[in-house]
Amino acid sequence: MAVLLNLESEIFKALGHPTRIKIIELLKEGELCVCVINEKLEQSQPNISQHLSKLKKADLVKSRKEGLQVYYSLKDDEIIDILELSKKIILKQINQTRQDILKEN
Amino acid sequence: MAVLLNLESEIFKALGHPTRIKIIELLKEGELCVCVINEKLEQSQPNISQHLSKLKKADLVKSRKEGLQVYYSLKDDEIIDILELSKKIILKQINQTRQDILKEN
DNA sequence: TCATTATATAAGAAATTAATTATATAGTTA
DNA sequence: TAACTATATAATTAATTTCTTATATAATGA
Repeated sequence: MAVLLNLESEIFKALGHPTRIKIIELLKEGELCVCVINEKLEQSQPNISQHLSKLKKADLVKSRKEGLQVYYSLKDDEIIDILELSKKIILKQINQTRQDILKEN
Repeated sequence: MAVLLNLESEIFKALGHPTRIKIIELLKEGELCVCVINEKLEQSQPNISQHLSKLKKADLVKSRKEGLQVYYSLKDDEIIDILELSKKIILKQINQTRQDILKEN
């Protein structure tokens, strides 16, 4: 169904930015205050905030407020599996390319 | 490393469009002639061609020419696992939302 | 109440992506 | 060789995304 397909592509769009992948990887170990995320990633505060908001819109993360701080966490750990699979695929791609180059010479 | 991270996000960008997801799902069963892909997806020929070219740039598909026809196939079946995982996540999301709505009433 | 801090939102410019239309290319067949 | 077919590429426009700068909001503490 088209709705599911669109939701699916929205997930991938949300993952389609290095900063957002980094954020998800930071959240792998558990929830983090925005202040910590800001510290670890070297980007402007509003930019991080906007990336967080995209991840939230795609329903990949959730947040809770505690005093002045906001804590983000993964909504579903399986998103990590997707990242790991993609890394696996990339490593294969790289090995393949390496072998292709070796064959050429 | 930043290079890997970028390759990773390139994969997700490539998956971040409904038409390209559909193409990959068509290729799940094996290689297909562009003419068949064009037939199954209701989009213009150049548009499909451009989507195919993006998938190829992301190294998710490969192609071979046979006479006038070009046949595309998946470069690595594991990409299917990524799609399936994402569907699983979406179904969870939907169920969760459904339950949240029920709780509200 | 005022100032401060953490985060979000808005507005705008630049870059990227998507779709369309027109055209090019490569292979085939008459 | 000329016409035809399948696919790709180019050029354009519209839409979307990204980043920056400026500003708003909400919670806290003096």
